[in-house]
Amino acid sequence: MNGIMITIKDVARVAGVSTSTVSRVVRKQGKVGKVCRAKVQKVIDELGYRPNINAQALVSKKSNSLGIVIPKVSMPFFATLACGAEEITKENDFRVLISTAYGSEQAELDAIDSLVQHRCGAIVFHSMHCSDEILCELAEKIPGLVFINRFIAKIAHRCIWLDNNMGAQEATRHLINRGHTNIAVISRKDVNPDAQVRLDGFRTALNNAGIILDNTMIEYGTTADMNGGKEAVRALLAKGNKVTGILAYNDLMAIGVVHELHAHGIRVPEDISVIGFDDLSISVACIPELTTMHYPVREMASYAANLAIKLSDSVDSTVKTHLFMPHLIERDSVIEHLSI
Amino acid sequence: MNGIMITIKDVARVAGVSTSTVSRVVRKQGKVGKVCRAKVQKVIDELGYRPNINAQALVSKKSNSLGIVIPKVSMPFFATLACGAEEITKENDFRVLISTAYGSEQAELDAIDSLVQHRCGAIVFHSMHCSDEILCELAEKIPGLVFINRFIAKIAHRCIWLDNNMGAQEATRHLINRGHTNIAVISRKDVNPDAQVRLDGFRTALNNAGIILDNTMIEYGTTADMNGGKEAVRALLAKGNKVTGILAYNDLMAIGVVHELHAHGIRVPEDISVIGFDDLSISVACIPELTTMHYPVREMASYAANLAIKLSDSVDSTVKTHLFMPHLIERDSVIEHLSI
DNA sequence: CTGTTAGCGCATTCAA
DNA sequence: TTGAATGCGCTAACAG
Repeated sequence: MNGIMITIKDVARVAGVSTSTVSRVVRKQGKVGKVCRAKVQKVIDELGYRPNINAQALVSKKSNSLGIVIPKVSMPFFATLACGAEEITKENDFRVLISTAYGSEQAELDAIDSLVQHRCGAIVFHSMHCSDEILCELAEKIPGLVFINRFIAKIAHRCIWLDNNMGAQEATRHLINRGHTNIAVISRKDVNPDAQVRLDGFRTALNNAGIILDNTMIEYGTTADMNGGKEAVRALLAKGNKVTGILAYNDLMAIGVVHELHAHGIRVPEDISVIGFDDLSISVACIPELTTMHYPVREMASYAANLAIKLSDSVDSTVKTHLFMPHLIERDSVIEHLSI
Repeated sequence: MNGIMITIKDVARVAGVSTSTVSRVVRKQGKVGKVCRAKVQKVIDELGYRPNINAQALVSKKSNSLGIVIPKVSMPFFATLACGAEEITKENDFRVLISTAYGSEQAELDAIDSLVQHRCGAIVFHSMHCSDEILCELAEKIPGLVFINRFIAKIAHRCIWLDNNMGAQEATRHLINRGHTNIAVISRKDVNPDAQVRLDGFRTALNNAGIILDNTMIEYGTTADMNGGKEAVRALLAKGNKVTGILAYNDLMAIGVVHELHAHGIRVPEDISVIGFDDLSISVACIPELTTMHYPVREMASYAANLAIKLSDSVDSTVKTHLFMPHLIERDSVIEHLSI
C-alpha cells in the first residue's frame, strides 16, 4: 500500500477521543456513548479509515482468513469447491486464502504451512497425497483444520466426505434398470481411494443384480481426464467384448469415452450408454448431455468452511460425521437397452 | 491457531541469541556468523518455528499477498485467470487472496476494500462494473493495482488487455476464407465493452472482404453462456435467413449454439460452421470440438500478477502497454463451405 | 558480526 | 462510559 494509510490513532486524534474508543466503535462492541459513537463514525467515514487486518490478527492471535488447500484452481471440480467455501466467507466477514498444492505430499505440507504462517485458523484441506497419520497429526495441531473428500475414522468429525460406494451402486443400478447387463467400467490407473471405492460399489451392485463381473470389463486410464477416458475406451474396444453400458470414473473421463466412441462410429446412447460422475458443468457441454451422479461439492465445501470456522474458535467436541450422498441426474447419455 | 505458537523469542531464548539474529537467519539477509546461523537454524527446525506473517506485514507495512478480484471462481474463464496469477505467487513466495465480486460496482469496491484492509500491495482486478474514473482513482491510491481485460488510456501501463477487435476479425476471416459469406453473429445482450469491440471487428472483416452486413444476421443472448447461445440461435433460426457460418461471442455461447442447432437437426459443421472465442477447456468437450480463438488468459494473468507485484514495491513509471493477441485454434466445428 | 531499543496498528486489561 | 498503559511478534535502525 501507499504508506499513507490512516490508522486508528489518526481517527482518535481528529475525533478527540482515545484509540480504545475508536476500536470499540469499529468493532461495534463494548459500551460507547451514543453521540460519541456518532462522532467517531463520522470521522472514520470522512477519513476513510480501514482497520489494518494484520494488526488485528496479530493482537487477537487469529486471522479472519479461511484457508483452502486444493491441487489446482483451474480444475473445474476444485474451482467449484473453492467457490462453495468462498460463499461462506462472505457471510462471516472472512477472506479466502488459496494455497494450491499439486502432486506431492511435500507440496501439500508446504501449502498448509503457508496458511499456518498466516495464522489462518480455519482451513479446508483437500488432500490427495498425505497419509492418514500425517493428517491426524496436522488435525491435532490445527483445531480449525477440516478435511474434504476424505474419511479418517479417528477424526471423523473433521471429515466431510461423499459416499462413493453408494454413488457407484446407484449409477450401476441405473444402467441395470435400463436393461443393461454388459456393463464396463472406466477407472483411473493411479492409486486413488475414491476409484477403489467406486469400483467396489460397482461390483456390489452387479452382484446384487446377479450379474457376474468379467474382469476384462474393467479398463483404466492413465489420467482421470478426457484423455484417460479415450485411452481406456480404446483398450476396451480392442478386447472386442460386447458392451452396452459404460460407467466412467468421472465426467471428464466419460466425455473422453463419448468422444472416442464417436470417433469409432459408435453412437451414444443408441449403441452404448455412458454414465459419468461429478456433474460438473462441463457435463452438459457434451452431446449427448451426460447422465451422471451429482457430486454436491459446492454444498460440501460450504459445509466444510462453516465447520472449519466454527471449530477454529470454539472447541466443539461433538462427535458426528459429515457424510454426503450423490444422486442421479438423468440426461441423455443413457437409454433403455433393447435386447434383441 | 492453537495459541501455543512458537515465536521468535522462543527461538532466540533456546538458541541463546537475540531476536534480531533469529530474524536475520529467517529472512536470510544481513550478516550472521556461519556457526551462529547453523545453531539458530537448528533450533528453528527443532521447534518448528514459523514466522507470523501478520506481524511481518504489520511492521514492514505490506503483506506478501497477491489479491485477485474476479466475479466468481467457478466460472472457467476466471478460474483460469486465478490459476495464472497463482502460479506467479509460488515463484515470489506470495500467497493468493481471492476476493470475489459479483454483479455490482459496490461489490467490486468492497472486494478491493477487503484487500486494502489486508494491506495487500499487489492486486489483479478484473472489473466488470466500475467506470474508468473510479478505476483511475483506485489506481492512484493503490500503486500495485493492475487491471486485467480492460483498457483505460490514462493508466494504460496498468492495464493488461486483449485485442478483441483483431480477434474477431481473425475469426471472421477464417470463416470467409473457408468460403462462408452468410455469416451470423451471436453476441451478448448486456452492455459489455468486449462484445461491442468484437462486433466491430466482425464488421470490419466483413467490410474488408466486400461482404455487406445484414443487421438481421446479428442476434443476442440474454446471458453469455450456453443458454444465451441457444436463445439467440432460436431467434436467428426463426428469421429464416440463410446462414452457413456462425461466430459466437464466446465458447459457452458457441456450445449452446451447437446444441440448439443439433436439436433442430442441423449438423455442425456439415450444415453450419461455428466458431467460438476463449478456448476454454470446455471447448473440446463438445462434439464437434470447437474451432475457436485462443484467449491467453492464463499467460495474461501471470503477466498481470508479475506486474502488480513489481509495481507494488517499486515505482516503475515506465509507460508501456500490455496488449495480448488471441489466435486461432482450428478444431472441428468449421469446415469449407461448398457453394452449390 | 551481534544485541539493544523502539515502534508497526491494534485490542485489551485496568483505572478513573 | 472513557482513557492510559501494555504487549501481540516482528523488523529496523543504532550501538557495540
